Amino acid sequence: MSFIKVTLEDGFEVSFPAGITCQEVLQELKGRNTGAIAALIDGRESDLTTRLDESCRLEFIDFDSPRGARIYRHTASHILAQAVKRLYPGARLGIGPAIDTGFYYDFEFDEPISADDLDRIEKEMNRIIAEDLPLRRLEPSRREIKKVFSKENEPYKLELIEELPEDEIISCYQQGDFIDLCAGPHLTSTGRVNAIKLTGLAGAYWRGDERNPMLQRIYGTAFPTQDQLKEHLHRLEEARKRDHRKLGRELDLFSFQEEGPGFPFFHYPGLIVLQELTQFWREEHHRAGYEEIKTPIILNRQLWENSGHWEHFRENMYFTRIDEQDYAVKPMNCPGAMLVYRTRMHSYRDFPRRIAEMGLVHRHELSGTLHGLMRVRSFTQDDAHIFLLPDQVEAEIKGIIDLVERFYHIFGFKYRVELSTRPEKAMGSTEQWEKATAILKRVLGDREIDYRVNQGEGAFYGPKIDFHLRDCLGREWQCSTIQLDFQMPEKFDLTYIGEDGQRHRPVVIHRVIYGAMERFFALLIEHYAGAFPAWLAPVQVVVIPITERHHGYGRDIYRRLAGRFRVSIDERNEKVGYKIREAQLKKIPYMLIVGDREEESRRVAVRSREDGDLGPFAVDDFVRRLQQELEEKR
RNA sequence: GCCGACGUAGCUCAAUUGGCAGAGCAGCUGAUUUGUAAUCAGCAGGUUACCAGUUCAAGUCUGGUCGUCGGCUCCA
Repeated sequence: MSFIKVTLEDGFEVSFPAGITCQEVLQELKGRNTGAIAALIDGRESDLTTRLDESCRLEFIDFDSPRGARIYRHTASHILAQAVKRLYPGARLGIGPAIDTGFYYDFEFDEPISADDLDRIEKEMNRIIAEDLPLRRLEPSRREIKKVFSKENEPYKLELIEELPEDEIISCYQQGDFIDLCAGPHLTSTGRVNAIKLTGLAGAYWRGDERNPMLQRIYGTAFPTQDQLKEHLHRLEEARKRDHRKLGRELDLFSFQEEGPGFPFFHYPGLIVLQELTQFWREEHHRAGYEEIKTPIILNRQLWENSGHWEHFRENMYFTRIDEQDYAVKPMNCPGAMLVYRTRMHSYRDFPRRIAEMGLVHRHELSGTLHGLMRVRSFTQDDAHIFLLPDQVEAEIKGIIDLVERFYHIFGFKYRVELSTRPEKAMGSTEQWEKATAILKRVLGDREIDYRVNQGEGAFYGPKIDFHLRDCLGREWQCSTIQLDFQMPEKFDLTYIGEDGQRHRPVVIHRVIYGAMERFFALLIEHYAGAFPAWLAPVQVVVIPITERHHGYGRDIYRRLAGRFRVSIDERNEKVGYKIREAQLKKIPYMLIVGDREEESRRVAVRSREDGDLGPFAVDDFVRRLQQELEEKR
């Protein structure tokens, strides 16, 4: 018998007979990671049942690692598919991957199922778990496997097989009488899955293409214990309390009306937050060398034909007629900025010229995509168009990334970066696109920023770097974006006079930092759970007189603060506890309680939203404290 | 736009099999003058999203429209 050398995670080397399975190694090493659900053989994800024929490095992964959780839930998705096939033998299988917080599987049913059917399916899944069916990996030939899926009437699986490279080994996993095309790895048996829950039913186009038939997608999640599952569901419920749509109503920030779906109404408290965000933005942009402009919302058809929007963006635009001429409501701010640029001659010495605009744009988004303030049909972009020389591009993009990071740092946002490349419906030559894309890649590389390439998702005029933030339920939304554009300068015949006295074409960078004020606001609401830091809070201080006889002193305090802060006074005929509770629910950062003690000592009792009663303060001391807090944007 | 679900007072939610639309909070009025998260009492509040239909009778059943929610697609 030959022996192999297995090197473990901690560098420990053990000798085993060749052909031993990962699981057997694990048993030999009892006590070292008993929660293992899969193995990494020389870094390759593998089943615990995989045999080791050669010396290798071996690690075990458990549920607590992200890959472990994915493997665990992927097995859960197979259990879902098996349950569905038992209850609906005619159902055709789509795909069934694990996702961040669970898994899904797509099916085509003869008769659509409804949400009520999920209970039945979940029960069947639990039955399959109780049966503790072992999962076996099979590597049949292409012919055999096609035969199996033809017999099972699985057209979608056959389609997937057709598209696998000729030389690739195709693997399947079998549990009981259920077999699925799958790269694996998987748990050793269905009984290893402990706590499952089906969480939703939705439509999903086959392979994400709206020209394909719509399948029914069942979402679920799975955990090693019922407690973990319960905790996960509880967390979800807590997260829902931060939902900006709920808090927006409760805090009177904004509303939506049936009279204008997707067009937000901002109420005074919400508008204050937007105004503060805008003011901060102005200060930062002034410092960073931007000028600000404002351009019209409605411009004529010829402009939009010239810019390419008429051809490339028409289905998202709103139109109107004025004096028997066609006009469009702007879906982007760029053409306006181009017109402003063209109003005078430029020298290369003017560059980079940074023209910013808080521009209100309107886009006709599909009704099904509207989502609170996150996706609306009219929104304000904190836009800027930067006109520069080709060799200034790299440094400028670095500067913009600095600005983005400065903003996100203030709010404490974590983000994810994507690079989007040439879409199908693009203007300009492939060479131009490649050149532009290479510049963006280089900047990201130099800054050591992790990013994902999003093939074919660029704007129609150029590639872009996008920054994504997460909402309370973990959904990602694009906010900042930096887009290179070699097309608009052509279309608008933009020029500058170079060192050589000749006319040249400038490059344009489009960029937004917040992205859309509406979306950023929504993310902020969820990020802070409605409890805005004092500099953003609609009301920063509320004066609470204890009884009517303290109203006079309360008003003195109110008047002393009113010029400097956003302050209100609660003179209602209620008990202090009631007024405090209400201020707390409105998430007002500071409450100043004034009664006999305070009036006599000419002080105020300060209560903070976060830390409760802070005790008596001289008014000037409180003013200094709050002023500093506002300056630091804490 | 597509798939599924939902739509009752400002908000959160009730209303057996189709049988007089109700509660809490908020609002208003009055009493109470209050010390760090809800004082008490009374009053008012509705074309049950909208439009048709079935029925002696529709919040409830059927069809359509609009909107919202969860996804898909799309995107700031």
